[in-house]
Amino acid sequence: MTEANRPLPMKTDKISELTTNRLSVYLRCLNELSASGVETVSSQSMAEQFNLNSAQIRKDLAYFGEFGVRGVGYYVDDLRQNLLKILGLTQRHNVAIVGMGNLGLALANYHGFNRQSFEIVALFDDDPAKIGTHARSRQEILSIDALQVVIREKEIDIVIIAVPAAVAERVFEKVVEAGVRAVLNFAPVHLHAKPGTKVKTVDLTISLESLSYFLAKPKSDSVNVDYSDFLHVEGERNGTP
Amino acid sequence: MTEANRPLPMKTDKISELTTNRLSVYLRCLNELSASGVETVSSQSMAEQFNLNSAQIRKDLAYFGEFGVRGVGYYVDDLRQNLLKILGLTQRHNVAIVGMGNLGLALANYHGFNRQSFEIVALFDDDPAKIGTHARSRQEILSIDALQVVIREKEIDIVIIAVPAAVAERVFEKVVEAGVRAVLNFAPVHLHAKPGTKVKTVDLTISLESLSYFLAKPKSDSVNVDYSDFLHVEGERNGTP
DNA sequence: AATACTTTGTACTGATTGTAACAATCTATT
DNA sequence: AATAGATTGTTACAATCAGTACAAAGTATT
Repeated sequence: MTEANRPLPMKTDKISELTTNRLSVYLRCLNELSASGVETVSSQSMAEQFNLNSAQIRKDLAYFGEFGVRGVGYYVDDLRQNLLKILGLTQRHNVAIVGMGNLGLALANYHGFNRQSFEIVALFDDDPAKIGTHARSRQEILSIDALQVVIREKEIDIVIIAVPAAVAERVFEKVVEAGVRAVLNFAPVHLHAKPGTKVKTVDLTISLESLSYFLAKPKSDSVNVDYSDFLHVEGERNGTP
Repeated sequence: MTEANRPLPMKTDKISELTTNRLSVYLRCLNELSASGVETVSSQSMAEQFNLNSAQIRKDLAYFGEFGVRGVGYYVDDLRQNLLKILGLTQRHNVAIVGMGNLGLALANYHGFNRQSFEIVALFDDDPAKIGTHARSRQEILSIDALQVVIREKEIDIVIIAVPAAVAERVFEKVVEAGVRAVLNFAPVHLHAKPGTKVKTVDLTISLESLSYFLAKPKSDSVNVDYSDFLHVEGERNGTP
């Protein structure tokens, strides 16, 4: 079974986020392979090229179906299409950014996102001096008062919160109230997400302090963070403590 | 034993990064408590206030010493000082940012870092049009050719890489060659760190794709990511696969 | 001073995660 | 067609991690 259009599978329920984060890594690897003209790849070959574990690749993929061909490996483009589908990247996501400080502005102009899947369709701030201006010749910055209306009008399904910690929770509540279920949070606070909503927090402070700890600890010997450091929302054991 | 100036402990070796990341969270909680004038706090009280597990707090702290007083709890300021010391935040870190694109510029002006512990002392880029200009009235942007000299002169011990994926590895090698052992990487690539060097990668693509997966999966029921989503470099089981 | 009460530090248990090993199954070759 | 070779999908195992339970050790009270 090697066609890309298989009905997507079964119990995608109990699948760990560590697994799905690795799918993103695999997808990136496959993109490279595809660009290089490679047509098939074995889990072992992929593992060697990208510092991964072949068994883990196979197991991660096996949660979602049988994408490989025994004796051959995986068809690069086929698997790539499957991963796109699994990760929900075959459909366009409309993204809004709230908070046009330095970080928000940078994200608004960031070219690293997968442009085919994520489109930034609205920018918000509460500073009257900023509202109405354009973020580097792109989107107009809207008043945060229009947040909920615009979210519904433009069918925004992902919101990036880049506001100061003090107001993050309030913004979050408004966003959720408007029907958004997925939030990428850069404020260094805990946002209390209710069931059915997902918050992914990127905490730069913790990242830096982690490096500080590494430098400070007595025996700073031999820490080789491999591809594993792509998996940066691990923890998440269970939802309600 | 409640004084802040205890000799820092023992086998800080086998301590998981999940644990040390949580220390950053605890430190943040203690900052809040201290600012509110709270003098002592029990692990249970802290757990309730910040959605944590009290036993985990105690266990995490116990790796590094006995900071609490039975029957009382922890002295907020004392524990705070201890955590600062454990995390290496009592000494100033000189930070450089390489890559003055949108993200690099934003980070250069970001006010979210702990200003007391981290000072951004140098900015680099390879674009002649940018070199010599000043990033929003602050640091002058230096040529990347001066990277290694400046790292040594200014005693830079942490480097933030915010360059395109294609050149990240090359920058990383130069940085390491100059003696830097701690790198915060925003490029969506795997940097091959040798023992004794630590790389922490923040991958925005994976974060977004994780949200996309959540929205796409059939039964998007009830995912309550609690404080655990602060622990965003989990994985990292062992170094050499 | 002795007892009751509180909270820590830790041993134990259960769950999760990652790695190794192997049987099943495909392709290629004789 | 049958055999050899390769690679997947899966099972079994080992290591790590989080949560519970409890003894140890302090404070407050009588």
